[in-house]
Amino acid sequence: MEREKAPETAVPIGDAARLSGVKVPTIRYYEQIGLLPAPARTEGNRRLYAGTDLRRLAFIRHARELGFDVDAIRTLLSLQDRPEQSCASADAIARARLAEVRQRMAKLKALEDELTRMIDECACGRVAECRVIETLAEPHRHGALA
Amino acid sequence: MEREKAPETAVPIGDAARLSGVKVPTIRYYEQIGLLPAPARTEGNRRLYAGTDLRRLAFIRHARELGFDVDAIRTLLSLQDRPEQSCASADAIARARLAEVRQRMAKLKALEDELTRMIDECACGRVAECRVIETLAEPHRHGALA
DNA sequence: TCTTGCTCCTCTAGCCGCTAGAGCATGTAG
DNA sequence: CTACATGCTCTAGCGGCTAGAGGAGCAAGA
Repeated sequence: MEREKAPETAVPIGDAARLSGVKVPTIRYYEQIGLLPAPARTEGNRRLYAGTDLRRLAFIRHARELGFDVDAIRTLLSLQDRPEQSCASADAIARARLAEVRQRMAKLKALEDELTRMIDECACGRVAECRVIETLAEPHRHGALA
Repeated sequence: MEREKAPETAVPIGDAARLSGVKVPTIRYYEQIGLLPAPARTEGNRRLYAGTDLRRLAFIRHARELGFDVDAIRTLLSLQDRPEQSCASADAIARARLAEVRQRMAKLKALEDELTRMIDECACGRVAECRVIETLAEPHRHGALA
């Protein structure tokens, strides 16, 4: 019984890319930096991705979408690999990330306000009266924070 | 000698950095990429920044803070240099940036929600039950773009 | 069989906006 | 005069990919 060719067994990198939503060169890059283990190869030296690889790839992609950096993902993956442990680290990483996200949002809100003001106040005549340019040219305090 | 630092003359790069809030190497970098004109030099080959340079630097810094990329700043600066022209381009650049900012905010909001959910639902026991890890591992649709 | 045309391989270099460091010259205070 | 800060140029590195060269493998059609 040759059941070795089940449909979901292993796929080449192009399919892995389509299935996971991670681009082909990016998959190879993840392998290079050790985020994804080197998969099996065919006789012709092509990468063959199994289900576990694809799941890991999806995990990475999702985490990247949420803005986790590679280092954080490395930690999360290592946690995932040892399900006995406490998930306090994962929680901490997520919390740190949430704090970052909130900070970034606050900043963007300030930006939005300023941009809106710039645009609204711009009579859109000559540059000489342009609020957009003018606002940017205004001296800004910077002493403490960058 | 109490040679007064005449305020309206020209300052070396370190002072320019302190006054503008742009770091020394960054100032040199801006010169290198042609964002800031090469300033006058002393006999000893040191850069001397005059008021116009400092104002330009402040402009650049403010624009960078608002997230404009170097190309956009180049355009804004060239507009600033010709105050007769219509400021429609500046307006367009600012509007494009505003759209970007809003998009980014929406994304971050979604992120915040997901992170909040992840954290809230995590009982913080073993990894096996950790929502943080679990959520990241969930298959995500991506085919049509999220 | 050959050929077309896709996928895949490795390798190197480039992107942005800086930042860090080496190795040397200059300026200034004590 | 000596220390030490500040300046100079130059090169290389960061993260997280992305692009391209130059070649090999492989399935299907003529």
